[in-house]
Amino acid sequence: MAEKLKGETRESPDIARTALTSTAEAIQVNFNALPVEENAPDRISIRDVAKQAGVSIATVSMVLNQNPRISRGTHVRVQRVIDSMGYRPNRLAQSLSSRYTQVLAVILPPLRHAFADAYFGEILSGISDRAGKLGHKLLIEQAKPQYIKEGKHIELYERRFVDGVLCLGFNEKHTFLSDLRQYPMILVDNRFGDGLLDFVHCDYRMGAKQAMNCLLQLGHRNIGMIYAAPESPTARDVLEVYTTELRNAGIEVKESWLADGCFTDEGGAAAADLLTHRDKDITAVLCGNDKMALGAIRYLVEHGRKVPQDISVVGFDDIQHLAYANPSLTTVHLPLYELGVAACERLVSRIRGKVDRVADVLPTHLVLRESTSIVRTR
Amino acid sequence: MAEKLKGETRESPDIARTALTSTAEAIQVNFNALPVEENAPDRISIRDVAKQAGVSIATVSMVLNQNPRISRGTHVRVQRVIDSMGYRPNRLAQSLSSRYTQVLAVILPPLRHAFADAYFGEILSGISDRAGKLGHKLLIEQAKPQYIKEGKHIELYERRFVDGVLCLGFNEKHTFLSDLRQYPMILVDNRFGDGLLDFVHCDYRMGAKQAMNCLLQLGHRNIGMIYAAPESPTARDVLEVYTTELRNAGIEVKESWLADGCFTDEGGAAAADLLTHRDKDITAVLCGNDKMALGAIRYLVEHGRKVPQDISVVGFDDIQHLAYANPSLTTVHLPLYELGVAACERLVSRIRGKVDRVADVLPTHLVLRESTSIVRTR
DNA sequence: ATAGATTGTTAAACTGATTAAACAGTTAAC
DNA sequence: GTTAACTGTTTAATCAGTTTAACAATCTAT
Repeated sequence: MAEKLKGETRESPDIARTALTSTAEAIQVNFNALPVEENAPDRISIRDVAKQAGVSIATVSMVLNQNPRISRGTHVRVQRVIDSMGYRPNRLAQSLSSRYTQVLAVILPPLRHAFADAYFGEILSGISDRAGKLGHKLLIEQAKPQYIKEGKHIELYERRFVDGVLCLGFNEKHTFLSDLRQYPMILVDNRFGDGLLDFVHCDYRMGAKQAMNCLLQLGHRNIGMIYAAPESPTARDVLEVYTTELRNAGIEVKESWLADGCFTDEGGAAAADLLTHRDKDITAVLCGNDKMALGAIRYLVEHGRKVPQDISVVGFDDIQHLAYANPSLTTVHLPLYELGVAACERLVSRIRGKVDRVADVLPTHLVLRESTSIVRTR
Repeated sequence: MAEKLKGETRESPDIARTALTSTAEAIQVNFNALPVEENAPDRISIRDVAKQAGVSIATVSMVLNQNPRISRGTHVRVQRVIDSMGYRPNRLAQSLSSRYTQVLAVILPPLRHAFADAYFGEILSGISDRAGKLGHKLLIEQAKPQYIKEGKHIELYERRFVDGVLCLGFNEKHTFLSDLRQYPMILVDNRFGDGLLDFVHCDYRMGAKQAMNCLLQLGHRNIGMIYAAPESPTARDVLEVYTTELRNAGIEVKESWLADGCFTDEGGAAAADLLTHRDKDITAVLCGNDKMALGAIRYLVEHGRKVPQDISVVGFDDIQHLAYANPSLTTVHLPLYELGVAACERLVSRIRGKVDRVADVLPTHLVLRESTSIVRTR
C-alpha cells in the first residue's frame, strides 16, 4: 500500500487550493493534517515483486502457493526476488480472494476470571500450540450476554473474521451455540444432547469410574459428591457413573450425599459444609473439579477434620500446581492440553472439509496422591 | 492452506478429460459438482444492498461509515434495506481498503502456563473488555523462540494481521521488542531503559515503598527480599526502593538477605530455604510477586516456622483467590485489570495517531492481611 | 439571468491478492 | 506434416469494500 504516496499526492493540490480560494482554509488544513502518516513503511506488493522479477503477478502468486504448474527455474528465480525484497503477502487480500482467513476464534464463558483459569488455560495452551503449527491465528472472545445479544458470535463468521470457532466451558443451557450449527464449530469438553454439534471431550464416565473404583477399593461406602452444572452432559456423566457404581457395590445413594459446588473454590467449601452437616458418616467425597475439591479440603481442615485420615477427597481435572497442595490432591487427570490440540486439529479438518462430523472422546486416568486413604474403621 | 480441496478441484477435471476426450459435458458436470458449497450461505455484498436500495455502492458505503455527506433521507432508506437484508460488511474487504484491521495482538512470553496465569489473566481481562468496547478484536500469541526467529511478530504488522500489539511479561532482555519500535506497540507493566518503547506499568516504586513502610512500622529490621528478573526495570525499582528504604531507616542491606525466586511458587520456596539458612535473624520477607510469597510461606510452614508469628511475608500483585489462602497474604495491590484497560486504550490512541508517546504509571496500594505482624521481641 | 457556491450522489480507481481460462511454445503420435 | 497433448505463463475476472474526483441539482448573490 502506498498510503504515504497517496497522502502526499493528495495533500499538495489541496493545500494549493485552500491557499488560493481563501475560504474554509481551516477546515481543509485540519482535514489534511490528520492523514499524514509519519512512518508508514512503503509496503511491497505482489506487483512490485512481479515487476522486479519480470513475470506476471499470477506467476508470483503461484510461486507463493507452491503451484506445481510453475517450473523449477521460475520458482527459484521468483523466490529469490521475494526474499531479496523481503516481500510478505498481505493476508487481507489473500483471505479476501481465497475463501480462508486462517484464523480461529476461542469463545470463553463470561466468567470474571476466565482468562486466569487453570482449566481453560491448559486447553488454550493446547489449542494455541496446534493452531500455530497449522498456520492459524487465534482470536479470543468472551460470550458476555451483550455480545450474544448483538449477534457478535455470528458476525465472527459472517464478517469473515474467522474460519471456525472453539467453544470452551459451555453446556446445553447456552442456547446461542445452536446459532453456530451451520458453521465450523467445536464444542470443547462437552456435548449437546441433540448430537447436532461437533464436540471433543474428556471421557468423564471413565474418569468417574476410575475415581469411584479407587474410593470403593479403599473401603469407602458412604461417599458424597460435590457436583456442578447438572445441565452439562459431561457433568451428568459423572453423576450417573457415581450412582451406578455405588449401586453396583450394593449401596443406595442418599439424596443428602449430593451438593452443588458451582465449580468454584468457595462453592466447594460450602458444599462440604452442607454434606458434613447432613450426614456425619460420609468418609469420602468425589468432586466435579479440583477447585471444588480444594475448597472442600480447606473447609474440612479448617473445621477440624483431617484429610485424608477422617475423610478422603478426590478431584477432577488435575490442575498443574495443585500437586504442591497440602495434602496433595488425588484426582482424575483430564488430558486438557491434548484436548485443546485435538479440538484445534479437528476444527481445521472440518474447515477444510476433510471430516463432516467430529465426536471425539479422550481417555482419562487417576492420579493417586495424598488426599485419599483407606477408610478409617470405627 | 486447502491442499485437499485444491487437489480435488484440480484432479477431477483432469480425470474426466483424459477419460472422455470429445465431450466437454463430463468436464462441466464434474467441475460444477465440486464447488457446490454444501452450506455456504449466500453472502450478501454491498452490491446487493445497493441494487435493492436503488443507489450506488458508494452511497451504501457512506451510510455504513456514517459519512455526513449522505442526506438524512437516504441514510434512513438505505439503513432500512441493510437491516432487512441482514447485511454485514465483509471486514476483510473493509480492512483491505481502509488501512485499519481493528485487531490488536497480545504477545505473551513462552512460559508453559502463560494462559493459566493469574497475573496475565487479570491484565488480559482488562485488555479484552476495553478492546471489545473500542470495537477491536484480540489475537493471542506466544513469543516462542521459533516464533521470533521466523519474524512472526513482524509479520503481525507487515501482513496486516493487526494494527497494534500489547506485550506482556517481557523485559529488556527480550531484544526482539525493538523490532517493533516503528509500529504501534505498548510494553505492558514494564519499560525499556532506553525510553524508546511506549509503556504502561504499575508504580512498583510506590508499591515497594508501601510494603517496606508496613514492615518497618511493624518493627522489622532484618528484612529479606525474594526478587526475580533483575533485568526487568520494574523489578529493579522494587529492589532499589527496598535498599533505599532500609538505608533510610539506618539499616544496611546484607547480601545474604537477597535471593532470586524466578517469579515461581517453587522458586519462592527455594529462596525462602536459602534466606532462612543464610540468616536466622530474618523476621520478614518482601517478595516480588504473590506466587513466590506463597511458595515461601508454604516452605516456611512446612519447616516449622509460623507465619506471621515467626516471620512476616509480603507479596506483590494481589492475585484474586489468594485472599483465601491460609494465612491470607498481605500484599501490594497492583491494578492489573486497570492496567490492561489503560494499555489497550492507549494503544488504540496511538494507532489513531492521537498520541505519539505513551508512558503511564498506575498507582498501587497495600492490602494488609494475615501474613504480616509486629516483629516478635526475642 | 447568470455565475458561484453548496449539497448529495455516483463513476471509477484502488486496496492486494487468487484463479479460471486463454495462449504460446514444445513434444509426441499418427 | 498435421493434429493432439502437454507445459508453463499470462490475461483478465473476481473477492468486497473505501475514497477521490466528477457531476447534476439546488440555492444564493450579483
